[in-house]
Amino acid sequence: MADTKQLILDTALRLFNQQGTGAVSTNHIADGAGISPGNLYYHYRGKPDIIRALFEQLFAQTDERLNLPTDRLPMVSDIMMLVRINFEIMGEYRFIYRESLLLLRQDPALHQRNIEVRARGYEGFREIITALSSMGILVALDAAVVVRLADLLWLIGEFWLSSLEVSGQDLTDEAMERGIELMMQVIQPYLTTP
Amino acid sequence: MADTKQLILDTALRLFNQQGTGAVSTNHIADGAGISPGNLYYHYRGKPDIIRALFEQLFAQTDERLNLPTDRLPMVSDIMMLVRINFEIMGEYRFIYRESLLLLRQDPALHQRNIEVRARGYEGFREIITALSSMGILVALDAAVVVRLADLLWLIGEFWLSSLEVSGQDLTDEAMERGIELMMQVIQPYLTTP
DNA sequence: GTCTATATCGCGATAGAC
DNA sequence: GTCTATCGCGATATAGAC
Repeated sequence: MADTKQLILDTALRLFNQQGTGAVSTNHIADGAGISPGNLYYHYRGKPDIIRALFEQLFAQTDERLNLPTDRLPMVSDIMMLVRINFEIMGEYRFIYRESLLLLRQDPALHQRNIEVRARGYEGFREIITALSSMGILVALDAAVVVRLADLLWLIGEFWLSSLEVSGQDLTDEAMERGIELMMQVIQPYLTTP
Repeated sequence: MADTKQLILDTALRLFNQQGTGAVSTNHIADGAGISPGNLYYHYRGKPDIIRALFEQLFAQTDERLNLPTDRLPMVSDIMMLVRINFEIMGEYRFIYRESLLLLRQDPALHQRNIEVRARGYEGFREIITALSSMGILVALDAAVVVRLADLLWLIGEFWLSSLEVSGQDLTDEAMERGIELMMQVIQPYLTTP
């Protein structure tokens, strides 16, 4: 194989998304990738190592695909587009969002790393909301209110798909748009041009 | 023991909350309860059976402890009190909220049951919000807006604690109050007496 | 109801040939 | 890099004595 290391990751991601990390053993992954268990252990120390690698792949994808236009100032519609792309990425790495609380508890170092990456993302996001307010797209707001709005939008972005799954709804485009509508509902009272 | 069946549940709940369902075997539970593995299997078919029983216990607790005053009309502060109690219950059954998406995927019958119970709870909640609007505590609103507000409050109630954990914050009373503040932020623009 | 003993299974992990 | 073979371990589950 050209790149066994990546093949293992791709296979693991597919199986984890389908069956959850608990139900998928290193043997299953090797089997699904068409390689021997020994070979898998040559490339990775074990399942936790593979999970860490998938987290890193998710971080990299997020950095790569989640960007605002640089040639002009951001608008509300730009943010909603970011959220759509984020929903897409979350779908590709579904197992991470399904099991995050569990996976992070089992791996303190990964938890720490995740907190840092997440904090950077959140900071950037909050700055965008602040910018919208100072640009006059949102009415002038207390700093405290801006933070609460950012927190709300962030929470929706992070857990809307989970909410759909728990309530037994499919992750259709329409369902994702309802998440976007909830976000719009949050900021609608503060828009200068409704 | 007076009631071995309940003792097993109590022990399992404690261990699941501490270590997660994956890390806790039936042997561990039996050990923690001070009984033999064989005895555990006399009372339950296995770990999935115990998990189902804990879900049912959670449903019962929720029914029992989550009630509005019947001697007068509900106010906004009543709802916030409901949310506080709900956070408390969620703390007691923490493993369910940490692993819900995973546990429900592994047990379709339980998933179905959870969807039904949850739907009933959500319906009741939505009616309360509708009532607040028709009582004039919230300004008169489109039905669609009422639904979105209910969805938002429900989402916050369900995932605020998870959000805290993912971002590495402790589940203190102060942190929970910040969740309540987010809810207030959502309805604040629609309050008739701010 | 509760125990002890045990059967079966599959996972994680490594050694050593190629 | 990749494979085959294999060991040790612990988990689930049951049988049978008390």
